[in-house]
Amino acid sequence: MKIGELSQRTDTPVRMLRYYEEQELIESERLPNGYRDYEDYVVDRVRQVRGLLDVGLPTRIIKQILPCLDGPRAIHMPYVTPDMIATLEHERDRMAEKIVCLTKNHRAIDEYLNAVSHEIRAS
Amino acid sequence: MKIGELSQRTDTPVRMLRYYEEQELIESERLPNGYRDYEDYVVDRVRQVRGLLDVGLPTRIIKQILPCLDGPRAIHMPYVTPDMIATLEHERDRMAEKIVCLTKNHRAIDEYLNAVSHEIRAS
DNA sequence: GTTGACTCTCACATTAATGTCACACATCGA
DNA sequence: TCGATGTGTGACATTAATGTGAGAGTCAAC
Repeated sequence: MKIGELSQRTDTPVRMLRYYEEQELIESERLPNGYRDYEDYVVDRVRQVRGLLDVGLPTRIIKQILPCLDGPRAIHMPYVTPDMIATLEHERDRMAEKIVCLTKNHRAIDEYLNAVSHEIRAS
Repeated sequence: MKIGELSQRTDTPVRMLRYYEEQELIESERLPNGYRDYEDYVVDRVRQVRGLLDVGLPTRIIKQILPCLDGPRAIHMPYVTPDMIATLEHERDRMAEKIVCLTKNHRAIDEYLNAVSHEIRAS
């Protein structure tokens, strides 16, 4: 598919798709005319990238962890450097912290909203 | 407490503490000499702000939701505009999405690391 | 009482993600 | 074939969070 369709299907500005490619988060073939040509799986990939960006990970890190996230398919784990392991452990732990933070605040907002809506009902 | 101590206790650059104040996320009194003077509760507040920033919320939004997060104390809910409600609902839902995203990716990384460590054990 | 650590304000730099614009070529439909 | 729309590259702008440095006042300890 061409970049316009990918843009629509992922609700992502074309500008950003080219940027993600520059950051080596996604890849594309080229059609004879020079247009980018994406495979279907890129749709999910873009969504995942956006999710991770949204949650505060910089492209630098996303690029590193993406290969480990491609699902539990037959990854030969070749050349997994200790550095890489350390990075992954670190990011995993930071994610855990973020989940705690988000869960706590999500609940607080939810409780607040419930309280407010009761207030309204009572008035 | 003065800004240096707050900085240490929250592991936050002094520069950022002044920035958060400028963004109206925290507040301070002033000592006779002009130095900022923080109350104890600000320590937790700063940690919360940093957590939310870390999870991708901009200061603009944090400022809005902070008052609802001050715990379930006796908040008179005065003047809760419909706009505000809408913002809160929106942010709450976005947080839920983020939790899903983080949980999924956290698990994926964890599984990957387990697989790698088994690989190692087996070799 | 001088020195060093802390604080103040103000300004400028930086980085990452993103927006916007310009100009050229491609494509497709009327 | 013309014109609208899509795509390509490249450059510049912007915003938010953060770093860094200058210049001046404060304070505590020696």
